[in-house]
Amino acid sequence: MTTATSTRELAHPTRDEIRLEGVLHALSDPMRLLIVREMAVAEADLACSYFTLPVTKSTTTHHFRVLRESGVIRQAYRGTAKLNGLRREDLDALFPGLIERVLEAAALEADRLGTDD
Amino acid sequence: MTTATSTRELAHPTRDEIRLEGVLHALSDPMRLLIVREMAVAEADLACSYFTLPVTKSTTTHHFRVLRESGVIRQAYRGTAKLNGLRREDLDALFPGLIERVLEAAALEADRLGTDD
DNA sequence: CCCATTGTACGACGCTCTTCGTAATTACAG
DNA sequence: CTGTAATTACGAAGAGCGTCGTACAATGGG
Repeated sequence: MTTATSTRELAHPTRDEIRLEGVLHALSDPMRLLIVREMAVAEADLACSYFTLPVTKSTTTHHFRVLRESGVIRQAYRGTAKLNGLRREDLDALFPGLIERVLEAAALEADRLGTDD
Repeated sequence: MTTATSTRELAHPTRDEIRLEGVLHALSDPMRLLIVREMAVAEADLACSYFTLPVTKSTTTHHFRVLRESGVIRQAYRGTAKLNGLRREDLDALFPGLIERVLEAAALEADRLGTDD
């Protein structure tokens, strides 16, 4: 691959291709759940560099890809940065209320365990 | 271990020990999601032998253990059988509405994909 | 043009997971 | 007591996952 792609486009699953098992698996990792929680609070697209995770950049990139390929988030380039946002509409259409409950459950658990951020 | 345990008791996590990540991971496996779905429909405790999964008994036992150790189900012996039931009260207390949404999402997806049962 | 910033690709390591087969355990029926 | 049915325990094979380090690609400012 000589990298002739000037499009800078990222492959996303269509709404029909999103699978519940994939979404649940994507959300079952602590780092990814943390990313999704921050993203949900932001209500706006955030760059990868916005997130300060206790892992390297390589690992962060990996987690963002898992989230994108499972259909949880959407990614788009903007200059040298890459903006990330939750695919709330698609997720709510496929799995009504699921993401909201997961986020709520995560917040409750963080509060319960005192391990928030 | 000479198996001196006559108690026939199974180790379950207490409500406080249940973790969201563990529950999501347990539910992210197709076989386990299938088990949970059947269990939710039944509204009563079911024996392992009730479930007809496309895997061997060993694997089935493994999945039941994952579900139990993550806090999703409760298991108790009754004679030579072992009854399984969802821990709805605990799960709803920790993660309100989560299980219901997951089950609803699974039903919707099965309907959408035509892969129900 | 050069360089700093941002993120990716690739390979690697160790760990976990799903699955299986076989041997063992428990409870009940005859 | 002997046998059968239900389930577990143990070990193993194979795949997948999370993490890292290093080298690379793309964008935008001096």
